[in-house]
Amino acid sequence: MNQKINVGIVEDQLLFREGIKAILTNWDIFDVIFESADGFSVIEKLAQAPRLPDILLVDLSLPPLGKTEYSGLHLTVALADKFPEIKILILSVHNDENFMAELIKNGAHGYLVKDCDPQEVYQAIVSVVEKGTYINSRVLKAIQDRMSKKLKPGKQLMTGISAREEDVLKLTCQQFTAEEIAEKLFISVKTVNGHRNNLLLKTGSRNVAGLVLFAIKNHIVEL
Amino acid sequence: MNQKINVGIVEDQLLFREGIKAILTNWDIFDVIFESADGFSVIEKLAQAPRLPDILLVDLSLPPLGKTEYSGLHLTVALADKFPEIKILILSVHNDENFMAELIKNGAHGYLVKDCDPQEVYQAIVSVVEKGTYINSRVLKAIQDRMSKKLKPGKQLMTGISAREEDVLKLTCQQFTAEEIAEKLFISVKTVNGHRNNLLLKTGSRNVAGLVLFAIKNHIVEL
DNA sequence: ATATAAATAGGTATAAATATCTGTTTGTAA
DNA sequence: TTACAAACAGATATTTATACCTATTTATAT
Repeated sequence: MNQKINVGIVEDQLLFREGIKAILTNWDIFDVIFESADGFSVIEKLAQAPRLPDILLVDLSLPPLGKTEYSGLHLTVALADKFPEIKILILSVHNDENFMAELIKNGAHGYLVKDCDPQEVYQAIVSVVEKGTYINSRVLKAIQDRMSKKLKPGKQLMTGISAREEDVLKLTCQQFTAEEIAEKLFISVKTVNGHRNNLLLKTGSRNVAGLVLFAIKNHIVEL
Repeated sequence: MNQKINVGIVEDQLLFREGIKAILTNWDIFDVIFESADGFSVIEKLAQAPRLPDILLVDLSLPPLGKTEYSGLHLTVALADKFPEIKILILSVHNDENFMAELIKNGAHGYLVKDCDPQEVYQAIVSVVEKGTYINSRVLKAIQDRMSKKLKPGKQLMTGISAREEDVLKLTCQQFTAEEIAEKLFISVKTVNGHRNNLLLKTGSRNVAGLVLFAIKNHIVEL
């Protein structure tokens, strides 16, 4: 590796972003040439940037703008479309297995939990830039598990939740009753309850408490 | 300031801890001489440490050990008791106003949201060590608001939740029904519902979804 | 074109949560 | 020691959520 690696960081928490930057200066092969505190402006900023980063470290739980969600997953999808040459390394606080697989499927090149040590950050960036991916054993296992589950015929376990179900889930987390949700979505209360039942099945929850927990863990709603 | 400031860091996320350390090296007046990834061992480690830190940066949302909670607040109380000479600067992801006031009341000397810039970390540490406290305008306003609320007679708004209510809240977040909670706590279902109603009142929630959100925001349960 | 799987929409019956209540106990300030 | 506030325990009626169903539409793969 003779050339420096151009790194970009997309992370809303300023202190964490600065921390990553400070850590990366430990190795002089990294140049942090791009930064963003939100996902919305990244595509636009990249289009105007004099130099494109080789790799973007993207926080999974990016904040919404007003009512519009824009998580690391949204950004991943957009980047894979507009800037496929830029590698994407996801940073996340959780180690939610399903989410790992979802991200890799949608164009991310690697996944790091924020609990890892600096050495692993180094390895991950170098591995993604040189080999194209960085999959540690935990992520690999998660993907394999998910694959094997998909193969089983069974009922309808572990499927991603649908758009309509996500609507219901979000409103449920906002403390609306089924009746209120029905009004907002212009559907019958019975239908809302149907969606809720599917959500309980898919998320393995017993009641709304479980749904709220799931929604937070999976970045469907923010705190 | 002729002497270096001895800093300790209590933070479970290794990467964030390393990031803070790396940021602090920007100023040569800081020496990071103490680190811990959990709150439990801090008192013990400090007792054996050759040099005590002047100030401890403490993450508010420290992880529990098994079923035992030990947040930054617990640690703050313990430190104020055992090592009152060590200043405590709380680091938190949220800027929950009530929580700020609670921490300051219980012995913390300052409060920083993790969203601040490195310069503010510098200011906060220096201010705490030299002047004894670091209260930024947002925290100050939160405390004043809380004070003024306490003065009003009113009904029973904004009171801290009781031990029994916290029990019920935690179990509710774990998706147990009122009946199951009653069994676990050896009380009547009606009583559990009574506690739940008080929780709804105190937290300003409409249903369990709101309770779960409140519990997470206030570090009563962890994800 | 057609079989398959899953999303969507809906119905009915039961279980659970929530809104209002009444007491007793406990700690605390006047 | 008395008055007060709040935790704690409990009861009843009503609303809401959940379990268990069926039928239609939509997308996908064969």
